[in-house]
Amino acid sequence: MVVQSVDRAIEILELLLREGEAGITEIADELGVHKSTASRLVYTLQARDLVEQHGDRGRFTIGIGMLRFAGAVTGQIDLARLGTPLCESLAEKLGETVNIAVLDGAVAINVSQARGTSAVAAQNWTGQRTPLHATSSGKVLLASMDEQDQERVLAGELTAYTPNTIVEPDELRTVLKRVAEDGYATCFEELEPGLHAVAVEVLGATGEVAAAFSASGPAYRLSRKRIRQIARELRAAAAELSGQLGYIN
Amino acid sequence: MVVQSVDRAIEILELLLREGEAGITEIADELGVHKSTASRLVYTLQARDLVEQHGDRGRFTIGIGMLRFAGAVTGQIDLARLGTPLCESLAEKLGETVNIAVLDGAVAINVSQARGTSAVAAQNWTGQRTPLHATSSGKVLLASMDEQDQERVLAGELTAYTPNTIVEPDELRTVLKRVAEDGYATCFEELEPGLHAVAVEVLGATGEVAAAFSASGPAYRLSRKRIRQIARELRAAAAELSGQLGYIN
DNA sequence: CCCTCCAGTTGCTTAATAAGAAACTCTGAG
DNA sequence: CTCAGAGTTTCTTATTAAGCAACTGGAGGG
Repeated sequence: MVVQSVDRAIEILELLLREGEAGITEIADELGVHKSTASRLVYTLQARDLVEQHGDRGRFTIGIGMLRFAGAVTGQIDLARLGTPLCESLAEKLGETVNIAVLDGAVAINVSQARGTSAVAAQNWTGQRTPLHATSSGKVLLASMDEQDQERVLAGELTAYTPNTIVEPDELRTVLKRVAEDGYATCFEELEPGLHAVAVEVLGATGEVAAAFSASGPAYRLSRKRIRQIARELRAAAAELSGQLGYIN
Repeated sequence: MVVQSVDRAIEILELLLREGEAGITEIADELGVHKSTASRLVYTLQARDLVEQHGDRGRFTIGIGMLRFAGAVTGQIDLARLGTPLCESLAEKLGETVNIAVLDGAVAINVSQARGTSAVAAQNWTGQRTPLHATSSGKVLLASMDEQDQERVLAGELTAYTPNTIVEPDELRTVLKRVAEDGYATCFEELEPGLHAVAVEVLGATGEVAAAFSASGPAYRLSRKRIRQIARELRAAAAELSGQLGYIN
């Protein structure tokens, strides 16, 4: 029941998301369609601002019209709707940046964020995808996967973002075991220099891990001792969110 | 050259954005297509997480997959990335809705928004285009244009949105001179009844006007006196954002 | 200067796919 | 129980999307 041309248009969006930018010929090759077909599909997306062109040749990207949908999504999905107030109160309490992230294929995607009063980081992670292996949220989500899915991620490329990023599969396996035991995951300058983070799991109605709830801040403020304290706060908030999502312990 | 079925799928996304949620029958009515057509188009969007259903009956909404695309856009725009935190802190301080808008052809387009605690308006302007002549941001951007570009806009249609909209080119020229002198622009029920707004310019690295920073709220709260106070706050925040963008005064 | 390559677009043809209609299934309300 | 309304499925067909070939324009090289 898939409408093929619509599916192709979505495939174009996914391609632009992956590649950053592409031209008509490249898009046609990737889709396995004729250039004129690709041109028309892109034209349709462009007419609605979902795709835009930077320059005359080859540089189509996701368009600014997509921004309109971001607020709608975060206002509507339960995790964002229910979790955002919790994010905000926790950010105020901790003074750090608090995020909720969910699994999206082989990456984590942030669906909610609130910044605390001490937060210096300018980055808004909402809607941004982050690598599973290099973030505290990602490790929580990885640890919750069945072994087959987990191995699939570990078999992929574990990109180094800093000298601290865990890129050895064996090391990551050990870390994930520890996450399961500790009930929280940490990240010490593995994604960005100077950035520490800690995350715990949020359970959905059926008891499966629905999301990761995390707090992040500069290394100088997030010592290992403080991280453990924050993990406790996160766990309490996560339990409340789990309850709101329908989980009964 | 529009691919009709793709256009219809996009129309469905726009409808869900407008309405919040809708069922297959309502979508079919709005598009003027048969129910089975609407069902197939929605199915295709749903298969790719661009649409999701809450419950069994009637409650289709925008899906989380759209967030991925929105995230790609915000990650690319420095203004949105750097300006959003400032938006948020200013919205909290002022209690009003704060926006950042950039020039996009002959319209302003909002790239960031934060709502204050007093904000009653449900409208999310992010990603939306607004007319230059009828908004405070638009006037700031207009005033920053060279005379040739400015005259091109003034020679176009100046649509009346309310009885207060400035539609006479001469009157608008006078207003733009005033904007340049005052260092801020205002909007008194020119776009929507009951809506007042004030905007200041944000300078980019080279000193050119990169964006407009605005605050808006209901007429009963935004008196002319309060507008002048808010303009001062906006100017301070805009100076900070300009600095972040690389402008050295 | 001409030629080649590559970007994207346009016009035409046609067949494949999308669309419409009708029938179906399921659920909830009266 | 019936009926209305939700969404889905099957079938038919015509309309629309897709493919092909030609086109336009720009850049680079000889």
